[in-house]
Amino acid sequence: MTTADEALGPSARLLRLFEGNRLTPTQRRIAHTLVQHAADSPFLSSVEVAELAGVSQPSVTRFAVALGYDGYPDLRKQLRDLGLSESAPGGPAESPGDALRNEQQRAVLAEIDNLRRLAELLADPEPVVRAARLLAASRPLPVLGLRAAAAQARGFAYFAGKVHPDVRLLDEGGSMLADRIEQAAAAGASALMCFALPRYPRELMDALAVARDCGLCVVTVADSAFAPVSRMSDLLIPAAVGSSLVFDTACAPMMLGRVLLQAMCDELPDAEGRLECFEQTAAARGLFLD
Amino acid sequence: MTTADEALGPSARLLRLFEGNRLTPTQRRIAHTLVQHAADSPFLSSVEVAELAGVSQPSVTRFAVALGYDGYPDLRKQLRDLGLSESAPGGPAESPGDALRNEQQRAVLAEIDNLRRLAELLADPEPVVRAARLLAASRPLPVLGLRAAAAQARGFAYFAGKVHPDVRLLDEGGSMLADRIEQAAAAGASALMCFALPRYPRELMDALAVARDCGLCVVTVADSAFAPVSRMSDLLIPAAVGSSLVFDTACAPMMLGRVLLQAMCDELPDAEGRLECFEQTAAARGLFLD
DNA sequence: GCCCCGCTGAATGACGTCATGCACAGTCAG
DNA sequence: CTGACTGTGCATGACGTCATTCAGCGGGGC
Repeated sequence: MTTADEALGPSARLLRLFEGNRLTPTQRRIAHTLVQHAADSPFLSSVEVAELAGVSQPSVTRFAVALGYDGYPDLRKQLRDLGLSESAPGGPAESPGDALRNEQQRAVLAEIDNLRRLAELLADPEPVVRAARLLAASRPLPVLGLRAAAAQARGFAYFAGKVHPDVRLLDEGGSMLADRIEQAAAAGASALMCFALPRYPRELMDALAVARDCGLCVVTVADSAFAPVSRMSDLLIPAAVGSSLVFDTACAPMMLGRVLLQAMCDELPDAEGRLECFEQTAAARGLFLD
Repeated sequence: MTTADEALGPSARLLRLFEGNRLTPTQRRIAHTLVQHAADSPFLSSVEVAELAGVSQPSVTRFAVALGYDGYPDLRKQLRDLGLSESAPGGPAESPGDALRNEQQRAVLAEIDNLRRLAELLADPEPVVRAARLLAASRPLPVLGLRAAAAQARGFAYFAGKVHPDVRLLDEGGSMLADRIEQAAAAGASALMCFALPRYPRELMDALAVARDCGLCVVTVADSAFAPVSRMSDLLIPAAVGSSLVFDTACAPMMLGRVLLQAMCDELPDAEGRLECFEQTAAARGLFLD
């Protein structure tokens, strides 16, 4: 069952289950039959096994308990978990070798690694909670993301708006951007949510400078803790982007954004109520198909 | 089912079983559930499937007969013969520590499973290539995504614009939406890229109806092959969304979007030139920090 | 507004599966 | 030869699984 066993064939692994036990002749026949039909064994009922082995059904049950299982179904569960079912006898190589995979599959797998790192990072919930507290407390809550990151900001803002009373999406650059940041600050904003992905637009830095001048606390999701935006951020949480394809993939940043939203819900006392309220009006207006 | 399918992943093969059948919403949920639990599916009883899918047991039986099987056991036999049972590379078998993880980490891990399924699906590059060909050939190229999916559409459109000469982002509903679709068709568009995520807005369906009336070929990225938009789509590629958190996570759809873009680059002869050109002007304008 | 039809879930009954009790055969010791 | 013991199959009852029936519900057509 250890990794060493992985190399063994199905029937070999099956044998290990049985060896070392004193078995009656009938039980040996059953064991033999199971090994012969290793591929099918996880699907067979006790009567089917009995027929194949030429023994009675109770003998099969007794065989299972003799091996220490709670009963025949318990033994069969073990067979299932063994993952026999021998994939293709000639089985060339469905090995996890990356070489077999095409470029796109490799890109997806690379992105999985990014998510895995994010999961590790989340083992410590403290930064997320702190960020969520800051964001939840801000009225209004400006959400900033330019160019490639605009999509992230938009997604975040869309959902944030369902639980936060005043979300302002800032997803376009230009001279109006600074205006809008100042307006948000004037309206009472205390924090700003920023998505910063490569390639970092210069105007994003300018916008963050304005935000800090206005006294806003900048919470940033960036693809690296060492991104140039780090010195413009009060709190930065990293989430790597994938660059295996022509264009960057930002699964981890999106995921982190949702995690932040989740944490914000815990901080916003009326979040649940707002969600329910939205559900009602949505149903009333026939917004969704469902 | 043929030997060609051998290379496909379990869930991909499972999908082939179901596609092409008109299914009721409940039956789609069942199909969706079976795909999600592809590895366990050959072992599940009808009641277990029903519980996982959140439907009644008779609905599972009806689902089986609707697909042409003699009953649920007959369908399950088919699942067994398909030889799913995950020889999964990384295998979801890394779950024993799930209890130790916090809610957010579990959500990330669940999303990883979604990406893994996407990787499986990409073992067969044909649908992606076909979609990319359709999209690359369309001038202009309308990109549709409403509400939650608007962020996806925006991200796709942003990058698509770097290699395609005329991308039109349609990320807002309302009566103008139909106008814009018709205008795109009148301008020569032959295809439309659509992101359809739960909860499916009604106006998205209306928009797709307009698009088809205009003769546009609809390429859809949806969270399930059984999404309601499937019948409004000429080509649908599924990418699951995560629903472990308060708000859905759409890593796999985003990833699929980038994969489509990558494939489009191969179809657009001048893609490389456009990218280089953009780099030059970006450098000249000092757009990015780099 | 009404009816019809398709979809769905609760209840029901037939069937299969499994574990236990019991009887019988074989074996060995006294 | 007898008694005890082990191993086995048969019979039985509890339980789970599955297909059918029926009633309720909601949407589309007249």
